[in-house]
Amino acid sequence: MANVQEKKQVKRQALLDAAYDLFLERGMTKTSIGDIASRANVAKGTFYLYFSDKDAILRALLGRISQKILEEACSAAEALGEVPFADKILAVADYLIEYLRRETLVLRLVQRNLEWPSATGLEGADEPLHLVRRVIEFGKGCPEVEGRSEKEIYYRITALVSMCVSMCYSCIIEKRPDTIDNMKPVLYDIIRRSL
Amino acid sequence: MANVQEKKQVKRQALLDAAYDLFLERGMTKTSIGDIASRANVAKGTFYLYFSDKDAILRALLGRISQKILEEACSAAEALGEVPFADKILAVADYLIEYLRRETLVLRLVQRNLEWPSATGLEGADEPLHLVRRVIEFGKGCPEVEGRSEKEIYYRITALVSMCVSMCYSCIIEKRPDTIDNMKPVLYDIIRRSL
Amino acid sequence: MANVQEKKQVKRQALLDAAYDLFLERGMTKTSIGDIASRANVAKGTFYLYFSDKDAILRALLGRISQKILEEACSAAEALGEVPFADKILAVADYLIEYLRRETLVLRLVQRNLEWPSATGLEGADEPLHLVRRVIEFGKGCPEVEGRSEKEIYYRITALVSMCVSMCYSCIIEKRPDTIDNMKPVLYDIIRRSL
Amino acid sequence: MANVQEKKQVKRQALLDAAYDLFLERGMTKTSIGDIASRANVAKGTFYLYFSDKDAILRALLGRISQKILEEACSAAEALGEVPFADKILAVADYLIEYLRRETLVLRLVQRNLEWPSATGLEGADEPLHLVRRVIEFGKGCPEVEGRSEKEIYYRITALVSMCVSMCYSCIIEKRPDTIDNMKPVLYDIIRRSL
DNA sequence: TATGAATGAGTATTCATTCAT
DNA sequence: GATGAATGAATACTCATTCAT
Repeated sequence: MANVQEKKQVKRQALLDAAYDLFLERGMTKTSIGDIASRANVAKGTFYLYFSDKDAILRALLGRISQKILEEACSAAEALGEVPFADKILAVADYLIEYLRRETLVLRLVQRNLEWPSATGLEGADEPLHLVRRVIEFGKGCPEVEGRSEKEIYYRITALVSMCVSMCYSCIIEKRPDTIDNMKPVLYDIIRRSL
Repeated sequence: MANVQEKKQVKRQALLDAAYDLFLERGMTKTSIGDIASRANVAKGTFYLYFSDKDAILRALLGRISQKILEEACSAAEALGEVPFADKILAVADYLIEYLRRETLVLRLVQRNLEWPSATGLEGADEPLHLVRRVIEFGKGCPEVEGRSEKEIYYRITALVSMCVSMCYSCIIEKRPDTIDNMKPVLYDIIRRSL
Repeated sequence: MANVQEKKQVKRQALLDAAYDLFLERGMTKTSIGDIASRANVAKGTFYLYFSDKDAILRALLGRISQKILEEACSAAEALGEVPFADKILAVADYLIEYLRRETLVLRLVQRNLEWPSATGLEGADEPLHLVRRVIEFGKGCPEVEGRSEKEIYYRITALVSMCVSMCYSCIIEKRPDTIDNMKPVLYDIIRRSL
Repeated sequence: MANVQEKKQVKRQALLDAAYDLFLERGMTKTSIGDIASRANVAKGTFYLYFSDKDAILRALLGRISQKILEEACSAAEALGEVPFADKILAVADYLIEYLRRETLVLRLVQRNLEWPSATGLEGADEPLHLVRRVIEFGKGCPEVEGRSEKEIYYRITALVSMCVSMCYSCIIEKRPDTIDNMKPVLYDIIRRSL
């Protein structure tokens, strides 16, 4: 029998998984805390031992989802090996866009709110925030970004990623102003020019 | 006594105004349909003659707000007279950002969803969609955009505006990753380079 | 152009038809007066010029339906020509049961409340109530009913018809206690014996 | 402090009792779920832990009422001791009719829908359904019913009881076509002949 | 007669949250 | 820690009915 702390983690996990499934299936508002609890096979009261309310579990979820997608996107970019900085970022953007196009339900949940993990203590932080650092690593050795601070690079990528996610939502969910395929060349040109 | 149709328009107007005020004051969820109706001085049932539910009136509202802000932004850009294309767009972006910084409550309502009026029939539409057309006009006679289609210009501006709004929300409301003032140089550099 | 009285009848008719359709489709409670009016292509206020409320139109409708079915049932019995009294009544019952089995929606609307047109002034009424009189006619010349008053005959048939309708509802709608086919022999035996 | 399950039964009971009283007093439609809950001294939400809606509690109620009346009617018949089958059934019918005449409010609630408890597993069921079985018992040893199956006897009685209840509703509530006293001889003659 | 915009009382239903066990 | 029965506040929405035109 596992120790108590592990059992708690298992339950927290089960709640998060249940919420993820239900939020995707029916959306946030049509999912009640009771639904989440019963799908996770715990009592309704137990939910409150782990999360203060529905928003809290949503936030936890959005963080996870964002992190997961962005990590996969980084890995895809890293797999390219030694290529120019812009190509790396384009790979990240492309992975992201394709992911969101494929997983429409996720896009519907996340909406325009994909978020980077908080990057407090960016420069000289003892404990490196892996995701952010991996992205900044892309710029290392590229002449065109040499003059910029890490912060600037990070902000620039943040803005461009925001743009991509926002346009995914517009094009894929709201079908405006066009398909994501027709929007892509514009987005990629913007990215390429602005790096 | 005014014509019936006019009276209906007045009532619709009153409902929209009431909803706008209340959504800004207390937020969407803390505003009930009853609140909206009574602030508009109509019966609760009357609300449903004009809007099917709270979301419907929100959508109508978002359209209006977006249009108003973007029109003001265009006017600000037009006031610059004969300047390069990029400067025009920067003026639009700056107006937008300053507006949202000032009107935090509006930003909180709109979130990342500022939207262009639908641009159906962009090229060669009989009846010009003023807002979109005004923006495209900015590009006329500028050598750097001569080769591009109207559609491409419109999409490019759409994406850049989306980026600005999205970053306003992150920086001003979520206070992440930095202040909007620190983010501005990055955004403006991206805009300038990508035009 | 028809005269005013005729036009009013046409509208009344249209309302009854609309109500009939809607009551069958969605049931009484799920049909609003607004629904009836709009299906009849008249304004909501117009409904009240013809019927005082939903119950009033339902009652008018139930009367019509009952009358129509019972008249058809009588005709079916009359078509048998010279046969014993019991056979006539059995024919009525059988027509009725088969009709209700076929038109489940009608049965669902009428429930157990099929009703004879009111038989006020049964004996020696100036203006013969056709339906009731036709039924009583069945007994003329049959030795087994010679000794009974018209009233008694009418009441007896009323009770037996009630029984049949009630059992149709139980068997067909509530599926209790058995199918109507299995119930029929019992019902017909009761009818035959009690005449 | 009583066991949890017992407390739940008590609450269910209280809700049924409250609904019974209120439905009789004001009728079904004029009774709100809030009324039922507050008369039962529970919160409105608690109602929904026990019944899905007003119809559900009505159905539960009709079952109970039917059972109670029919059981009393059976007891009245059993009290006659050794008498012919038809006399037993007449006693049941008479008890029923007198009950409904006396308790007009109950009749108004039940309308024509008095129902036997479901008789699944009629022949050879391990666990005897007391009410149905008691009625069938009446036929034992009576030469005139010896040849019939239990099912047939049960169906016959069901049909006759339906007839009586339906005519009670017509005569007592709708006052049509005559008083129940004038209808009784016809009903009893039908019953006597058909057994 | 006919209309249909306006009314607003009336009610079902949901659900986050608590707390005794 | 875990449960799930109980709560009751909170609200959306319907619809019969009226009445000015």
